[in-house]
Amino acid sequence: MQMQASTIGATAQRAGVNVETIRYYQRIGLVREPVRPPRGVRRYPPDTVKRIRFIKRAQELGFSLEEVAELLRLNDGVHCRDVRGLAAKKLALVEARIRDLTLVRRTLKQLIAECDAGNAREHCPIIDSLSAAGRRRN
Amino acid sequence: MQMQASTIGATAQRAGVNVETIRYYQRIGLVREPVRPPRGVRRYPPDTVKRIRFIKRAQELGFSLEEVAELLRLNDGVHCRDVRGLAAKKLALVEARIRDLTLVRRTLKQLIAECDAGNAREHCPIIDSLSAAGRRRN
DNA sequence: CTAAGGTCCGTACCTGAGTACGATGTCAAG
DNA sequence: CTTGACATCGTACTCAGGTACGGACCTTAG
Repeated sequence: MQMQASTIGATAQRAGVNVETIRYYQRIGLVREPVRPPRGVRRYPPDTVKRIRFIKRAQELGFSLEEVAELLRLNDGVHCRDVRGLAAKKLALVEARIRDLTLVRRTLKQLIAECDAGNAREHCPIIDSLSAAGRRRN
Repeated sequence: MQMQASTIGATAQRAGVNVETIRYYQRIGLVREPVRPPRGVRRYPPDTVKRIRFIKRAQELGFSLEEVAELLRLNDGVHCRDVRGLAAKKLALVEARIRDLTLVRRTLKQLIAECDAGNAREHCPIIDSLSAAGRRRN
């Protein structure tokens, strides 16, 4: 027998969020609101927890809830066709972010290395490397 | 001869932001507010533009203004000593983000490949790969 | 059956990151 | 010296992403 559907409180706790957050996600359509039985409280299926954890993770990676909604549409993908383009767009976005962060990483590493070498300089190249690089794209 | 210090409007334009944004950055201490001469308007030195562009770039990479302020402190680094730890912390953060995004990238690529192969599946693994991975860290 | 604790719902509030506005002051071209 | 564009300032508003609150309703342990 599977794990039982649980109340909003238990679900929130297992997902590591506030009850109010689930209510908010329902309001904006990120999480389905189970029907409320005539004289009772709503019960949430177990994968609600997974869905919410996904949302939180994706946010940490810098996706807005708007974008997360798109990712979720991929997942709920009834229309794999329509959705391929979306995946590709998202992929480009992710790759760009990776490239940028890789640059930042290099800069930070250099900075630390120089600090370690006692080669304390007045001015670290972090701004220059980004404010210049940033002239392209976007 | 160097580029002259310019008004807030020109500076904003060259940095690609709104005048109000500069005023806001001043309010929160991200950009220095030049003294206003007794009966005149403020003049901004040319590197204000660079600083603002850096801020915008860093934001795109997912740093909050709070974090950007720290990065800028690195750059303005009078105290290279104190600041090494900060750089290391930031580096760890950046590396984690890169790892995560790399995972997302792989998932998206798979998804696209399967879509292309006509191997349209009901359910793409994107949620599973993240909601599970997310149990660690954070 | 009753009290404690959870759920429901609406509405209000909060923070971060700006944007908009209106009154006044300043500057520069004609 | 005036007119139009820009600057200054304070305050208010916006939007995303929640959080908090209060009263009514439900559930369950004792």
